Parts: sequence; structure tokens; C-alpha cells
Amino acid sequence: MNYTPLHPWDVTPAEAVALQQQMRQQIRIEPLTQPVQTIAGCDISFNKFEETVYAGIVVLNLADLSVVEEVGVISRATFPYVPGLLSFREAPALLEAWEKLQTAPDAVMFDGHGMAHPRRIGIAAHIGLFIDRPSFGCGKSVLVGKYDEPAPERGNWSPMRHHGEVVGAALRTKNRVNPVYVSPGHRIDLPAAIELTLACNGGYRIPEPTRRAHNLVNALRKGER
DNA sequence: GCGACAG
DNA sequence: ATCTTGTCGC
Repeated sequence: MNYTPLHPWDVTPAEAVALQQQMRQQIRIEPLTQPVQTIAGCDISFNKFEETVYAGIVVLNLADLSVVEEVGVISRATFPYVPGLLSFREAPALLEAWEKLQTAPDAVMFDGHGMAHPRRIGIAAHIGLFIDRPSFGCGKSVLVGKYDEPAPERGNWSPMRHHGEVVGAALRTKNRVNPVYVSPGHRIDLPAAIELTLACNGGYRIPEPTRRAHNLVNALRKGER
């Protein structure tokens, strides 16, 4: 699938922060404008201390969570992992995978955050701008924001606040299990992101798009694909 | 100055 | 993220 290279990725950490400050102004948090029939999950995997990265995207039918398409690429990561600058490490490889995609998914879920980020431009929002598709983040842990523990049953959630602003939600995707952290990225709002996450239930804490993408890239890394 | 810190 | 065995609980 195509996308617009809004800026280079080979920058220094300081330049990365400056780019985020500039790019954030283009982010649009708004209700979905089209119904979602297909949703993609993205993830990357790598061996510790190695620069080779395995990136993959899995597109599912939201109706039955069946696989529509999946692509994987083996690439290299040069940028280090720095909290707050995750997109500069993972986006290049994920965009290479995006290029191999034959069809554009109606929504894209990322393993990380959207606006629940110190500068409101986590990986889901950042890549969302490049691919110009409804994008949101569903992370396994918090980067920024505080919240009250949501009720223990699946479906309950409580807002995450950062500097007094609601930036996401701690959402229970499974009874009695730690919540996942959902936040809008671009061209979507929090209610829609929460609904989509719950709609992707496969019986696990991690929603199916991300879970399947994770399995895909790990298999790729282990040479099982 | 002291912690916190997506994957 | 990745490295790893057993183990507690439904």
C-alpha cells in the first residue's frame, strides 16, 4: 500500500523530538468517517543486541477475525530504543511492510501508544500520519498518564490523564487480567479505538491484530516462515 | 537532584 | 523487545 514520506527517519534523537513537535500539529482526533470492516495489527521482533529487525502486518476481517492478508519483511534498525521516540526505531521497517500490503485496511492497531505520549505523538499517531488511515495504539504498559483501576470485568475502562488531559483509556479486555492501554493515533477518537479493541477479542488480553502480528514476526525471526 | 521510562 | 522453568490459579 502507498503512503506519504513526510520526513526522513535517519535523524538524531534531538532532531526526532523537533520533528515530533512539528508533526503533531497535523494529527486529527475525530470520529471515524467510514465503517471498519478490516483492521490491521503491526509488530516487530529482533534478537537482543542485533540490528536485524523482523516487521510484519496482519490484516483481519473485523466480523470474524479471519486473515485477509499478512506481510513480513526483514530489515535493519539503526535508531536505538528511547522512551518517547519508539517510532524512529520501528516505523522504517513497518512502513516497508506496509508497502508490500495489497489492500489498505480500514483501521490500523499499533503495539504502543497514540496520543498517550509526552508530546501526544506516539507511534500510532506518527505512522498514522504517513499512511493516512485511522490509527490507534493498544499498549501493554504505560508511558505517560495516570488512571484509576477499572472494574475487573472485561469491557470496563477508566480514562488515562496526563497534564489534566484525557489521553487514553486503561481497558480491561479480559476478566481479572491487567488492562491494555488504548489511545487514539490519527483520524479516530478514543470511543472508537476502545470499541475496535473490544471487537478484536480472541479470548486473550492482547487483541487479535497485535497478537497475530506478534506471532508472525516471531516465526519470521526464528526462520519458521 | 531524584525517579520514570511504549517496544 | 529478548533471555528462560517452574509454578500458581481457574
